[in-house]
Amino acid sequence: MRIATWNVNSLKARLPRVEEWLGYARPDVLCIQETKLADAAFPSMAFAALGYEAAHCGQGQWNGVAILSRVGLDDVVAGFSDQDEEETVEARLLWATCGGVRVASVYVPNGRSVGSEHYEAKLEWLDRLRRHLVSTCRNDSELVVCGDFNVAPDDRDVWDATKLHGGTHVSPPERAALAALGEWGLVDVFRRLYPDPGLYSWWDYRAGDFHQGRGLRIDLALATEALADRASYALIDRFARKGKGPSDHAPLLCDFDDPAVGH
DNA sequence: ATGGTAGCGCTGCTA
Repeated sequence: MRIATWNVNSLKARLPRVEEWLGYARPDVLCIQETKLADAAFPSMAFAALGYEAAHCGQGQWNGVAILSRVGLDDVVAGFSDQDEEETVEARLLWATCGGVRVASVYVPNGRSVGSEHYEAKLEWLDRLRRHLVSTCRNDSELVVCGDFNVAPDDRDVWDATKLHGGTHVSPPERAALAALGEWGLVDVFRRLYPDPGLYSWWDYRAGDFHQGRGLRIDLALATEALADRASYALIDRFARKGKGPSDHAPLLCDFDDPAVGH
């Protein structure tokens, strides 16, 4: 099974490129972030035409997460387990079960600047995700949390650790919040397969960062051991970051072998 | 060069 994740930076602006990518990458599941659409504007029919069911959690203008699947889409749940009906929560978390795997599409808050209230909210969001996993999921089940984490797990994941020091995405508290998900039982699938530095998934649009190789690896697929054990291949598709009108993120895809058949 | 681009939506915010 091929599971992918892509921050598309507006699905309205990116739909032709997403359709094109689905046509050649053919993931079984695609987690999308930053649709920037209201639910009513989500292009379900375009995806249905390509063989995908879809679930969307949107708010329009900002955020918005979706899951596309051609291997079933069941038990769709938006948001955190501890949300009450009164609480207005940003559209950053969506769950579904696809082909026997519990899948989450997440868009972690950016944090803006270290020490700001937005940064504190980012740390709290990551801890709330951890608490959600602890209270509602089993770490021995087949589960994968995919998305834009807005955190580069370690210095291999950034183009220049010295220049980025003191900023968001690399601060020790952010990395600790990510590591706490690992302690619960999630494995960085891409990193397990490829230990090399310099493999990025996001490049700022400005100053020619993509062409200068100034990127970060912040788009991750974090799988439980039961699923990560079957990971056979992963790719950050840099081709999808090239050409006219790309997202600032490249898609990440991960291939999982079918479970061994008992006898 | 404390710069730069893209998207949303219409002025400035978010990333």
